[in-house]
Amino acid sequence: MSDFQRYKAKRMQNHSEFWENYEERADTFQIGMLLKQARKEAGLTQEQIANELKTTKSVISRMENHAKDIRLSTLEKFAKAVGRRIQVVLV
Amino acid sequence: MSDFQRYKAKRMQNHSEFWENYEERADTFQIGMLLKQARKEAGLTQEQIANELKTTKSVISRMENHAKDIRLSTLEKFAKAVGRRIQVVLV
DNA sequence: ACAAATATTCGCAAACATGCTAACTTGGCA
DNA sequence: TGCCAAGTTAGCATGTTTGCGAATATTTGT
Repeated sequence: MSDFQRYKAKRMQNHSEFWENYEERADTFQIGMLLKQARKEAGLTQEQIANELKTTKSVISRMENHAKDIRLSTLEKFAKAVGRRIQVVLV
Repeated sequence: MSDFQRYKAKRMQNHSEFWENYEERADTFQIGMLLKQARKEAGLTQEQIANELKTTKSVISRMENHAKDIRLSTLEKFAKAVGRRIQVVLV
């Protein structure tokens, strides 16, 4: 079972409405996954990132989960904290 | 002379302060250029895009020029209007 | 040089992400 | 089971983008 499937299954339990307009929010949603994955790969906890960005872990959690929308500067900050850079492309 | 050089030269005339912390804002800055270029390639005017997005041309102009910071959803809308899609990568 | 089309800028209102605290839940481990 | 670290969520304050109209500037074509 992939990480994604596991994640989806779990969400389904208590938040079936989460998937209602999933398609439309797919990109946005994936950003959160992207961030979480990048953080895990960097071997950091949300709190560590929070400290580095001089904020709190709740902020980081929201970025990874409920970031309906997010600012470019916010993305850049996060990327910096996990030792990466953001790159935006028009495909 | 490249588009960029032309652009820079023009900005320099009246807005030398524009380049003061250029380095820090480089990514942000390039986004605007990216959008404008994509629009040109699509052969559209700012007003046409504005109509499609049900907004006004001043909004579009600001995106291309003064977008210090911008929301992902805003980028997505613009991309859609020029027949493209946004892709965010963590490099 | 002129007119028309296109683009830029400004000031304001509204919508929205961000930041914080505090309470709650989950996960792993002894 | 029970503890502790890690993560999630809600509510509220705050700052900033977004959206708009109108005035101004620039570009393009003739």
